[in-house]
Amino acid sequence: MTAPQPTFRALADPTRREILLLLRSRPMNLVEISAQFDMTRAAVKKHLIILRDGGLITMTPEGRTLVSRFNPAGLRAVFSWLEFFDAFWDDRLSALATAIEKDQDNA
Amino acid sequence: MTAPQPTFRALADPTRREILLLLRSRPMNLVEISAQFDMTRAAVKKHLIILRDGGLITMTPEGRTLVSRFNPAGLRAVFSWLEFFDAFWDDRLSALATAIEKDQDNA
DNA sequence: TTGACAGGATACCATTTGGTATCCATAAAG
DNA sequence: CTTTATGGATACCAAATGGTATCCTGTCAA
Repeated sequence: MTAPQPTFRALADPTRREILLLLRSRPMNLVEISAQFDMTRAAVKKHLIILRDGGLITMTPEGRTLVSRFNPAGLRAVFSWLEFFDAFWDDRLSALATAIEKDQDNA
Repeated sequence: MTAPQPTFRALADPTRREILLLLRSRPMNLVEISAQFDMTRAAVKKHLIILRDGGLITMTPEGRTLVSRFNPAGLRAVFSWLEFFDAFWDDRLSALATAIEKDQDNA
């Protein structure tokens, strides 16, 4: 059970959440990611490190570039923590619930 | 669609997450909550304000005390954001998914 | 009415955080 | 071999963050 703290911390910054959304579509290297933000590469790289520490991305060298990939398993820590609030989900207010129900229909 | 930033920010601190877990069981006032932490009441109150700004608790005066209540609807912002990652849930790795499926069986 | 208790307000402090600038290493490409 | 683009390393800065101490207000109970 990985401690959720680094993950929650990683998600707390809007730039980092945007980076995650970016990486949904495809893996990207530092230069590509930085091009999407009004910020130096050094700053973006700091964000990437925090995202990696939170288990939300992986960073692997490929050739001479360093490729960042979204790691869906990193969200497990968040899900596990949210599970503590099971008792409050009776009213099915969460949009996530409906999303998963839809996914089931498609199965 | 309330911006998720204040909610994610509120969840980023371990003390605040613990406060939320505390408030699952019952509403509590400032003194009761503070008794659970090695921290001044002033510090705890700051956390409560941030939790309220994130929509995760409500604070209502009752008699001479100020009662804090967990507000499950506040997690909606988090769920909505997590929905962006629908495409990565095919493997149903999330414990939350199974929890909600169980809830459906009970319906 | 006098405490005592719950909490608000303010000022202050150390550390973390998000960011910059600068310089350095390395790997391809020509 | 030299150039050029990717990214690592370090130092630094301003602002936000998490915390304290102190003092003030109001309400309830004796």
